[in-house]
Amino acid sequence: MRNMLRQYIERKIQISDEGFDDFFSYFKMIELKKREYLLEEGKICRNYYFVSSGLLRTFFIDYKGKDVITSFAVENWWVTDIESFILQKPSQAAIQALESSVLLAISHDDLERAYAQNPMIDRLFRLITQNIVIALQNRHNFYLKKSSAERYQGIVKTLPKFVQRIPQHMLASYLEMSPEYLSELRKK
Amino acid sequence: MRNMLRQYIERKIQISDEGFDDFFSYFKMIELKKREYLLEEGKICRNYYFVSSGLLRTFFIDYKGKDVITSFAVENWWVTDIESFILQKPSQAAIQALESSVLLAISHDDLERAYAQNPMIDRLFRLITQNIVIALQNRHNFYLKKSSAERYQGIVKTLPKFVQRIPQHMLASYLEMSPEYLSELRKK
DNA sequence: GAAAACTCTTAAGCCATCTTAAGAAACGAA
DNA sequence: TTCGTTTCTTAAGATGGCTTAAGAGTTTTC
Repeated sequence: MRNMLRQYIERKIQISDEGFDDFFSYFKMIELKKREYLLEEGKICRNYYFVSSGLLRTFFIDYKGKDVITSFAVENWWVTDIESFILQKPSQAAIQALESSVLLAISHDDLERAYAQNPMIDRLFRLITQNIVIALQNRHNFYLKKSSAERYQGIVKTLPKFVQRIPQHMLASYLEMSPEYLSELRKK
Repeated sequence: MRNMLRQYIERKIQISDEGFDDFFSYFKMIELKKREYLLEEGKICRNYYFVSSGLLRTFFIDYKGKDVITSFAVENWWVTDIESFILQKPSQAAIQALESSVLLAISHDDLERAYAQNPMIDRLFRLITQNIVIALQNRHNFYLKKSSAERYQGIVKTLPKFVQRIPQHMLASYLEMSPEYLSELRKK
């Protein structure tokens, strides 16, 4: 678990044993059971989380009372409500474990301390955040360019293992279509 | 122009006169006439641009041959194709001036040099990139939650000056609807 | 191991938004 | 000032994807 984070970081920046130890000392381990909430809508997201194992979803409730899933997080990804975390204001979204999960959490204040202590942590989070922007933009462009059928085929082709781990109606929500319509598309 | 960038930066990080001079020395001024392209689809985006004055749009062509505008940039914003810039790979999008514009450009290599020279530049771009993520997510959530009519009303209310500067069919593209439909909505 | 709670499918009817087309108005270049 | 180009509007017809509803599987819970 410690090593997973270490290896993750070393793919992004150079860090000494000591530098890593200092950084790692800020993290706390969190275990979630299936269906447990990491963050509820309206609460402030206090931590940035590294997913060591498991699967989570970020979603909000739209004006009709339906879930809209905006992202999933699996092993080796980070999860947080970025706006809520950065500005320490109430979140619009909720985060829930879909499988029992193990996370490493660093608080907002501790992350600020880490930035102050070691400039390479600034770089690490610059790189992570850049990757988030690229992923968000690619997703947005893909959705604009493709029909529903192509969105479904696209995700099945690029992330087949991932598709198997989540219920079909959640995939529909993520793909921005109704579960009934996804079911119909699958027939073909 | 130099001062605009200075003031922008000072709102994000602390920087000395010397630190700013070093950083500023990497920038080149670029002037664009109305309709001129800053980046064409398929080319590599070589620079990160700070908009000193003017207005630009980022867009791509979808499978039906229609423009889809993904963002606008005005004074005091940054503009680039982030994926193309970071990975130095061909861009999927184009960037075009909608008004004659003045930009400050820093190349990929020079920005890497600036990161190496001064860790505060890492922090600056971490903060800029975080803001981009927040803006992208807010936009995405807003679009998911609202009908076409509400999207139009929302942008008119929050960015009235901005709406006046762009042709209506481009606003329609940005709002992800046809210009005819937007025209119909405006009647009400 | 039965009841309750999810999950997936099927099908009919509906509606928000698009497409196509064509004319009017505004703008821009020479 | 005029001609061509761009922009905006209007309206009719088409459609992708949604809603509703109901039933059949499948898990979970006690």
